[in-house]
Amino acid sequence: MSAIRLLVLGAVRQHGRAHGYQVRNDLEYWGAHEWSNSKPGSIYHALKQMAKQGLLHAHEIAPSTAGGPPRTEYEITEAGTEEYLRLVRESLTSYDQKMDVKSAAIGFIVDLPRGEAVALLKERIRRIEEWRSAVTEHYVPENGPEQLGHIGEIMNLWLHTADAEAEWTQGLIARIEDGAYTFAGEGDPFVGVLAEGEDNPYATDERHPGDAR
Amino acid sequence: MSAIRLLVLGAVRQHGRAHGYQVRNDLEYWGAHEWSNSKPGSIYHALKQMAKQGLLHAHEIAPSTAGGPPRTEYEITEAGTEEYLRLVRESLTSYDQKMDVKSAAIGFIVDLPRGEAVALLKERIRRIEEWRSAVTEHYVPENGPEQLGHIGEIMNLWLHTADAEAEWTQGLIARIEDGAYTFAGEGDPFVGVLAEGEDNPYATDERHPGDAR
DNA sequence: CCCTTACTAGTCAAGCTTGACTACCCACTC
DNA sequence: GAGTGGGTAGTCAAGCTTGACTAGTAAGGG
Repeated sequence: MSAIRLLVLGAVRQHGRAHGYQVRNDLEYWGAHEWSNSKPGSIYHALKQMAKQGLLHAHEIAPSTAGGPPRTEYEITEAGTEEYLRLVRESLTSYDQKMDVKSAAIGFIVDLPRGEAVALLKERIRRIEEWRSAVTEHYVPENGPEQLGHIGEIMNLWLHTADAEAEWTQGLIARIEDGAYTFAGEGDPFVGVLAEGEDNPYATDERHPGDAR
Repeated sequence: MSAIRLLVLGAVRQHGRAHGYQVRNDLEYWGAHEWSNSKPGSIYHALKQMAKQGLLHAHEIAPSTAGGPPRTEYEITEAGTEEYLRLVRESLTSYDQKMDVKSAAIGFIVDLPRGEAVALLKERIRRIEEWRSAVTEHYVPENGPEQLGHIGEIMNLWLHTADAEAEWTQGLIARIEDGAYTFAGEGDPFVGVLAEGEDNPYATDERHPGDAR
């Protein structure tokens, strides 16, 4: 599963009501174009698809307020909110994961209650360790790992990566338990979207004028 | 770019001549179904596409030797070999990379001369560090990273991951410089494919009988 | 000798991703 | 007042990925 659905659902949800171009700008604001497949085409496709599936509700809207063609605005439905929370939870726990899904989930972690976030992260560590021992047991031949030749380096890489990730997760759990950040039900949520007309402070030099890169 | 082309080219090349099902079994032997998108459909699609592009040469072949429908055998062309080496080099150096591309490249690293392998890995480290400082400079707001709220944890994750990877790469360079493994032009290459009829020692419990999982 | 099971070797449609392209309007210059 | 540069908002075709499905043969059991 890719991160695009989670990102788009999350963006629409934080806006309340948003059109595609707005979502696109949010994702850029979050830096998502650097670490996930959030090209315009994917975003618009995801919006349409999720509207068809009832996760979003599409309003047909008259011409743009700021020049350009008319736009479609979307609102998240109840089913969409459920799916959103399901995706956040799943992405936080399940290991195997691509960076993009993980990153997106961290971005939305504060939509869960603090206790649940910690529990999910602990579950993630448990799964990493489970995976780790499965791999070492299953993939190390009897005559020692040397028998695999340089192929053994791939396993080495996996294990190294898994360990680094477990370590980072551990750190995050500690910070959250120490009271960092504002979670669901703890007051004003952190707002991570651009208001209409606001400029992206992290603007990459490449804006998207006609998108000819 | 996904890893599938590199994996398929590499598999065909190591066989000399191979049909799709054989490639599919090799990738499973390498464990690639666990860490890359090497589903049957992707493999057959990649074979056809690369044949169309002249990277592979397709022989139409009579019925199977072991029951089942007729099969098409492929051989790598000169253009294919060039593309293969280009992909190995690019995948070893370029950072940003998904795990699957990286893993595939490690699997084929011994097709390069030892000196070049080391040089490419050093270039990889240089790029990781370059990326690292670009990110820290660009994405840390003036008023300190706290201003980002929990979003800062995403950056934290990236940096942690990058550091872990640089460290692992460093270790690999050391092992290679110490004479580990057999590289191009150093004698019998390590063979990582299954001969016809040979059984996969790392067989996952799930074989693929009709593929209905 | 028939029938089930299992393996061989793939195809296919639906969905997803990508890069290039379009169309519109505004602000500005010349 | 005509042209042009750039931002707004999105479409589209080509390619890629996925999961389900097909079809053929061989081996073994009853």
